[in-house]
Amino acid sequence: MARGKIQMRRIENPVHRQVTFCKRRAGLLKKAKELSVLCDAEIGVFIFSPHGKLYELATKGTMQGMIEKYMDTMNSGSQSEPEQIVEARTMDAKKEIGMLKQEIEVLRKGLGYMFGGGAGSMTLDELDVLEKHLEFWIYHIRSTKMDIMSQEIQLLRNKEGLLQAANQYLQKKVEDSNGGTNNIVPMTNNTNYDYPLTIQEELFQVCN
Amino acid sequence: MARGKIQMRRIENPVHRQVTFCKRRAGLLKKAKELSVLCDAEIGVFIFSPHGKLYELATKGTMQGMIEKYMDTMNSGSQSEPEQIVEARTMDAKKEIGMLKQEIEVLRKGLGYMFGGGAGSMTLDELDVLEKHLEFWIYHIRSTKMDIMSQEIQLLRNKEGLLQAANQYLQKKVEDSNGGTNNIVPMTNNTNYDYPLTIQEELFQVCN
DNA sequence: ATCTATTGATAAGG
DNA sequence: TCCTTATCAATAGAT
Repeated sequence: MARGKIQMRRIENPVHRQVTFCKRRAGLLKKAKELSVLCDAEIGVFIFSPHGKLYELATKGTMQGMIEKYMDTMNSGSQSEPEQIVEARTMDAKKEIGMLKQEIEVLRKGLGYMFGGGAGSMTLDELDVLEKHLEFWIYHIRSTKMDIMSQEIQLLRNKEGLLQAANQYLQKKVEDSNGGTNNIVPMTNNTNYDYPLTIQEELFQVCN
Repeated sequence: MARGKIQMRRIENPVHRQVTFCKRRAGLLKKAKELSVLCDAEIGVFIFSPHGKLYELATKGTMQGMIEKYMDTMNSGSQSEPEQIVEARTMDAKKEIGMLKQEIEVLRKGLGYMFGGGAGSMTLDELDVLEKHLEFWIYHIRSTKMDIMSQEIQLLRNKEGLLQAANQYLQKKVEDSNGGTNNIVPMTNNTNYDYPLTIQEELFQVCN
């Protein structure tokens, strides 16, 4: 890392070892949090120091809950969980609690706003906050839409690739049957196919 | 890290998110192994991908064994040591955050229900509808804010008018007492009054 | 998967 | 434990 690299074996000097333990422990937990936030993953880490002291991190819910989930996953093989929109988890706990409470209050008032059909009891500031929340939701809705569309684009690209391969295969067959003298223009990098494109001999299969 | 830093929030592009998940997951597990070797620590890590797939690392023995040790440590050592008390508070905070998030989710689903769309796995069309509804809602919130601000502006204008009238009245009194020869400049269309502007004879009253 | 310009982590020293 | 600095390691974006 710095001022010279170190060998990957137990640090024998106990002072150095302790210092490195503190630094790298902090680094590891930071990395775990980052991975959780960036990639929407659920991560549990626990570290026992040589003296048996425990340091832990659970990025979602409690460690107990994560252990239970771990046990369930191990016992019943791989299970899938529905995708869930997750808020950023980088704030300090107290600050986050305060903000969540505020959000709940705003949402309650928002429900009242909708059911009451008007802004009867809300102040200008409350309306500001509610507006911000709605913009946040729209942002997430648009993200989700982007996800879905990206997946569809990927699917279509895969299909395109298969169809191009099929096209080349068919061209080759035509060329072969014509004795190599023909004037058919190859369709490469052209998505304007005439559908359906019939494929013989089951060589090509377009999957979902 | 490289080629420009990234923001510490969920990566919205699903392809980038998946790539980063693979890279950083490998990095995290490597760091955990290094910490274990260098500092003779016992480390457990488990990572659930957004799709529920499990990746784990246990540096000594099995994950089951580490979980048992973790449980023992939590049960026996959580009473006396200051550090553990802090940990316990952290856990309480995490529980509270979890509950608040659940409440928010319920409220959010309530809103989604109101809009006629399902709250869970929504289709592209449903998301479109929800987005339109939110935009409509924001539009009305902004209208309400404009109304409130207009009312306040009107109120301030009324106050201004009353104060101008008061000013003219006082000027007239001053002129009368000076025998019509004075050089006081009338304050019209000027809001930079010197407060308080004392009004005699209860002719003028500023209301809320 | 591989490459590389950058950012991030951290060993050593105070 | 915290700060600084020189250096090494991880990785974002592109291929």
